[in-house]
Amino acid sequence: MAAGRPRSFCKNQALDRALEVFWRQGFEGASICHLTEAMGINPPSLYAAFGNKEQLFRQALDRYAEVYAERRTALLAAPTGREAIEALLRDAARSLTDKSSPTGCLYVQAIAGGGEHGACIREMLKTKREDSERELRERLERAKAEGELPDDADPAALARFITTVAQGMSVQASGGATRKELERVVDFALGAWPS
Amino acid sequence: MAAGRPRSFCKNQALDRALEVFWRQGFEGASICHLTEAMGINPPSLYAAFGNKEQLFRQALDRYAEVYAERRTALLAAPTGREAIEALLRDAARSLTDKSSPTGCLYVQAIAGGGEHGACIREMLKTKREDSERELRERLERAKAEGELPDDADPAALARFITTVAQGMSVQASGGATRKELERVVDFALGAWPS
DNA sequence: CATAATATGTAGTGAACGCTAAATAAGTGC
DNA sequence: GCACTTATTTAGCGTTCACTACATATTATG
Repeated sequence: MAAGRPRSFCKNQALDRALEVFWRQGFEGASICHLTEAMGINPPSLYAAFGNKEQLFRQALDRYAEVYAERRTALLAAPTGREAIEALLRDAARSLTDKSSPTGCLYVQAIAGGGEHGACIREMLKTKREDSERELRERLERAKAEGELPDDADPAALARFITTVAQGMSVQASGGATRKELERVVDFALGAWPS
Repeated sequence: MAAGRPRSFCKNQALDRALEVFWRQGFEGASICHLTEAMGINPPSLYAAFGNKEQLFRQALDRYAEVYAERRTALLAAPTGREAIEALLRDAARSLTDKSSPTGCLYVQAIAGGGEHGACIREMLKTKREDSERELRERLERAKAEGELPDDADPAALARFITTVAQGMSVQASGGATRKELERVVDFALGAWPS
């Protein structure tokens, strides 16, 4: 059997470009025209390689998730639970306001996107956020098992609180907050650590 | 001079209907067709009464702001600063998950909406959020003046922290969190109160 | 009643949307 | 070289978008 004409672009690189457009414009705001232009390809190539707009978004989201899951895992590996959480939030304060990528977190940014496509996409985003929160909770459960947290501490609730603060920080970043301002928020959040 | 044919619908009621559509679908996701259907009028009536889609959104936003500014002011009138903040956050936990209106806060929801219309709208949303945060800060400054907060307390930073938590709660609500779960978040947030 | 002024319903504008058919180009295996 | 497979280019599909011209209906004023 024959192999056919080889693809003239790098799929992962194109996916990264698409991710940035989705991140900056949102799902509905990112038109196929914007996407193909940023990706440097024509519509038929996009559809041949990625399916359709929604599937492209899902793949971009998966790629985004990979990168951040890895980073999260690394940060949570800090020796104590409290250090782990602080590392996570400090990193968020920095990366959410980093101007080399769109401000705010893609997950948080994409929740609003509403519309009818929203249902399926929202479900996927929810799963990603739950993955993140679960990893936090497991780290906190370990901290509790190691005696770092009091017996009546509730790792699940604490994980949710931290997640909530991080999501709020993303909104703040989208609204123009600076890194310094987010660092102050982190200070307060850590003040809620049970003892 | 003559007065012309009177309007056959209530402008404020139509605005409320439009608000709900924007709230549920986002700015870009809410089509003129959706809006006119919900408002019970035809496109020419919409344009005659409200200008265009963007101006309609601004007016709907103003109306939303009025309602919530009033509520916020009432809640912040609690005798102590801490009670005021707790009242605000408990109310948020309830109203963000209230199923009689779309989940989450319209301001937070609308930030993502990206695109090109975004610039002007984002500016307006930012102003609204700043109004809210300023009112919180002023209440906390009063608390400090009354000796409820330590001398080294920073009302502006505390106001930002509380705002951040509230915005995070909105994201949580959009993602499906229940009122109970948000109440637990409030518990933690209040744990960060300076003493 | 006639006129002026404003609102409404009908119908449709050009533009942008997501997406694709058809022809062509670029590879592999025989 | 020839058949086969796959990617790319060109061009345009049908639909929906925000928005509006136009004729009609409904009011106040003279």
